[in-house]
Amino acid sequence: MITYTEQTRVLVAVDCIIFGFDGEQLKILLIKRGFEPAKDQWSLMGGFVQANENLYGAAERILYQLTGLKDLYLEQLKAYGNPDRDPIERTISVAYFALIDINKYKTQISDRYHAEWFLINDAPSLIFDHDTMVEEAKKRIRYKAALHPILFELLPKKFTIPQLQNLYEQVYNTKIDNRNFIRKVNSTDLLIKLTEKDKSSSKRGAFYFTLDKNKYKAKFQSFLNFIPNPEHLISM
Amino acid sequence: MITYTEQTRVLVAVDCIIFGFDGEQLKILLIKRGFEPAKDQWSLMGGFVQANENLYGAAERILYQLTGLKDLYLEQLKAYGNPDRDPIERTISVAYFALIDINKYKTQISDRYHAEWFLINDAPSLIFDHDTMVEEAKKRIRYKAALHPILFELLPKKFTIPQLQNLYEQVYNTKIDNRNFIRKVNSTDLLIKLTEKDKSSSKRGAFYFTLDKNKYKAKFQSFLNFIPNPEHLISM
DNA sequence: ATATTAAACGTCAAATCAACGATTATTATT
DNA sequence: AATAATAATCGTTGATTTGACGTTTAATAT
Repeated sequence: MITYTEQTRVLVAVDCIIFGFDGEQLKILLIKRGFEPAKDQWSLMGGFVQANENLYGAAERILYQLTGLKDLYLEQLKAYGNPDRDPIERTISVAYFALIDINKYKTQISDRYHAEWFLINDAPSLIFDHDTMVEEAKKRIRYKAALHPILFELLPKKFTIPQLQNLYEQVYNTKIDNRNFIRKVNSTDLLIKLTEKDKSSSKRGAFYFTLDKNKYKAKFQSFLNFIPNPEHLISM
Repeated sequence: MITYTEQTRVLVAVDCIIFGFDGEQLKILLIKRGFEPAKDQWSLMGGFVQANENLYGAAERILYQLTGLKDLYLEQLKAYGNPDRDPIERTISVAYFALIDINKYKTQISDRYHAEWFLINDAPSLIFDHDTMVEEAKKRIRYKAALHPILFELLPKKFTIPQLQNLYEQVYNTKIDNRNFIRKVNSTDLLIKLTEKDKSSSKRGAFYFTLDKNKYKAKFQSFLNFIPNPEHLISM
């Protein structure tokens, strides 16, 4: 029987960068660690990969434990493996980022983790190399969202154009001309207008839209251009 | 003292997808495994991550062992972690892809690995999940090269425009209008024309160019458009 | 009636694009 | 000296896209 006996085995973990949007603000979900090392410090939600799971499955499980949600947008960011990134014992971490609609999120479930949503630009510093992970995840989202419609994953089933524009403005930290934005959004043919309106933020009310799932899948690979000159912003 | 005693430790490996261009053809470097499991089958070059290295360092080392080359373009592709991807024992593999100029590569060094360059479209099937890795690496390169000038990493220090165009045509498996291509390449201002010519493939001879390293770095993030309508090709 | 936000419609000039035609340059071969 | 072959430049075309900006209409809470 063949074995790899002479090699060192290490721990493998998955950490999740969880982005959420509540219709107004872009946020990130962090937990306060209830155990050593780095007890009581802020951290990404993570966990060790179990014997029977693959990496994506581990990320799904960890995400479900914290949010109670399944079938989220979840994408591998990168593997991190500096020898000393975990002070206790060498641990390779595979980072995943998730995009979720905060309204779907049930607060109760996460109480045991002391989880909290932070504004994306106002989050505390994190343990280990988690700050790096968050930074790289933000970059990845900016990059990808300039070309593909991933930001829809952050929105509720029903959403308004002003909400969508607000989301893009926050992700790119820029102002977008509303008339051009609407024209571009309409030209993608990705949205279905509902009869219902959201009157919470204006007197007239803004029509709700839903995403046309089929067209979304079909057009996912086509490059979008909601952001004027994204190449000027990409390295922000 | 705190420990993570109850967790399972696993092997962590790095596998390298090595792309090379010899001025005419796009190729991939594979090794014939000289050891079990899967002895004598074709495989990517890989190795276990050592105690003192980070992941990138492990990839550099493995690449150096096989090619004798350092300071190559090397980028993490993805971590692969299906529980049964290695039949002997669970092994997480972090895949990296490298872009190299085949002319720099010294054959002798790799003899002990029975390494061989294969045409990108004519490679044998590989062990474990290595075929998947190669496929995903090809996709990544197509995606990235449509936006950033990474394909220059495959070219010799001195190269000609016909070589460059040939490379793009192979990566995207398409024909490109030469007049428009030249115009686009010139407009990037990335190339420096030499006085010397390459007369190996024509009577007139084609001027050699070198890459302006500074401008290359400065403009790396700007989106290129050497390929007409890349979004139509991206899913190939 | 008024204020306020939503959103549709239009305009305009500048830039970019792919497709294509034509020409010139260089040199090995005949 | 003519020919063939590849390299490279220059130009044109019309179509499309772009960002910036102006105007108007719609709906409704106050």
